[in-house]
Amino acid sequence: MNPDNPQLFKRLREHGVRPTEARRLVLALLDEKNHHPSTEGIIKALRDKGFNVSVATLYQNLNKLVDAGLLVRIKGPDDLMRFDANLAPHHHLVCIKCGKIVDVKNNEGSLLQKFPLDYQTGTSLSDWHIDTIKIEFNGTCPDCRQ
Amino acid sequence: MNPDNPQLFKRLREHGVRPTEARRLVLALLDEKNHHPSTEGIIKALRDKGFNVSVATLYQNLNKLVDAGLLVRIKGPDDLMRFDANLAPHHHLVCIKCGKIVDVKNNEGSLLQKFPLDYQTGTSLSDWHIDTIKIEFNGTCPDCRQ
DNA sequence: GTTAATGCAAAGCATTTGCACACGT
DNA sequence: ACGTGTGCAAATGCTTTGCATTAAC
Repeated sequence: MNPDNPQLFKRLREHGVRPTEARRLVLALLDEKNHHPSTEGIIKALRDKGFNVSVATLYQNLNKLVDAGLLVRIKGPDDLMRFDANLAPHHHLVCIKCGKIVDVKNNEGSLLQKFPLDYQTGTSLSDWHIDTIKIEFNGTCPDCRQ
Repeated sequence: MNPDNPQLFKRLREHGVRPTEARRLVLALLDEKNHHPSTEGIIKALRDKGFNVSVATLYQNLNKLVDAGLLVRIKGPDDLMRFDANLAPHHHLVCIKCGKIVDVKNNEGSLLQKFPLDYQTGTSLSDWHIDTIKIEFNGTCPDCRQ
């Protein structure tokens, strides 16, 4: 994880937000981790790496990055805010024991062939206009299953 | 909505919980509504019908009914608790404008034929053990689209 | 030099809990 | 009568906000 990576500056500026250290740290961490840590988890992970970001700053930045389209807000089984820096369409595996959420690529395993993510987005259903389809696989992660 | 319906007493007793008025009211309301109102919405809806349930009592009972297996907890776009009295496997339509959540039956429209709900539950994926699959259709409800 | 981000502490808000009183069996 | 549910008010915990200091442009 390298918060000084020029790519991060570029990515932030392209989305119209100042590339402050706190923001580069958040993006660098979420790029590296496939876990979607909670806000508390982000603070801890960054602290472990020797970086300190205050709670208020973190929340402010997560909201700003979501508004800028750099992150997506996701929800875990516990009711904590979690964020996804992976903007490509993908599924989620959610651990019902530890709350961990990991991404699943659309082409991983024949099971997923049945669940095309972008299938008929924009269609209507029961008089609703459908924008996106989210699929969540709930189960137990390898760590919690020991 | 009739909280004195003998079916409600039966249903509650069969799940080992006392059929108090607050609980019968909650079940009767959720049976009637396909909206999955938030806790505040439940209080208001009941008040409009002339019934008063305190906030604490409502929360306690919602939790108890979930534990008893009579309700399922669901999450909306706003971070409010919502509950589902429909225990059969089904999909959800979530309105990104008003937060409303309505059930979709598995056989409604050809779109849904592509998303069999109970498909391969119990299978494994990326070394995870999958228990359930949740599919969420996000869009705009007829009311919010005017 | 101007505009915006940081961090602290205080406020907000949904949910939970403690406890005296009322209800269900 | 006993155990349980109810409702109020206080407490909890995550998230947001106000404001003075500091950094980005």
